[in-house]
Amino acid sequence: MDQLSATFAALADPTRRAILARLTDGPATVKELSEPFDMSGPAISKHLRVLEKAGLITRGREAQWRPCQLDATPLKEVAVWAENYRRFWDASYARLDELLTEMKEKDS
Amino acid sequence: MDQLSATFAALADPTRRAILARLTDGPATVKELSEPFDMSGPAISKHLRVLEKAGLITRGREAQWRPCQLDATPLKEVAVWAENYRRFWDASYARLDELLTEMKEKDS
DNA sequence: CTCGTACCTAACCACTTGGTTATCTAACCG
DNA sequence: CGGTTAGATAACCAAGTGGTTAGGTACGAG
Repeated sequence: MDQLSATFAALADPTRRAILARLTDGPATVKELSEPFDMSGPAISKHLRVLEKAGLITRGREAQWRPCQLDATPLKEVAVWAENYRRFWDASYARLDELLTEMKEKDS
Repeated sequence: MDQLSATFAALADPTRRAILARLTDGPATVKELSEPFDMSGPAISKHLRVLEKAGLITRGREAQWRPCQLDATPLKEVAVWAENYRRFWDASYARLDELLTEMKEKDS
């Protein structure tokens, strides 16, 4: 699977996005990350593995803890991709597009 | 499923992103959209249904054709979400973060 | 009316996903 | 040593996904 697809797939889950949001406050252990969720440990472990495979987090070792840290690099690609569609969601750009189409039709 | 999750899920497939890219050139029929792919008609129909449910395309009726049109509105939410992480992928901001953390530690 | 085209639905398949419980390892703490 | 805590792994399950083929509907053309 390509990087962008893996990133989008990882982000398509509210739990995983919440985990990323939590990690913007700094590294955290698996236990800390699982606190806010009514979910078993293994479920969180699976989410973390998805995030890790997508390159969105990195994990260290510190005694019996496996601290997680945010790595937002793949999100840059997401932002760039989305920005390419900006002119299609911005209403004024849409109207400009219509105008340009009209003008082009009159020209030809 | 919430809007953002639905949007990310819809974007987590290269075929669907390619369809969106094609639609930036203007509306197209299902047949036209399926041309570039070595895939059966129903497979494309399913992808289009996912995109439609995510609000990324709208569909009309014109005789026996069902023209598809891009609706990039949900992508605005994606862009905004990703932008919130900009400071975490930008190296200079990351270094600034480190500095601020150091300063905070020395203060306390 | 008949034929071909565009498209959809239904049924099916293999695989993935998001969750569970039970069990295991690894590390600290007494 | 034994007990507790952090975490991973394994096996399982229900539901979803991405594809297929077969068959159905709606429309325009001859």
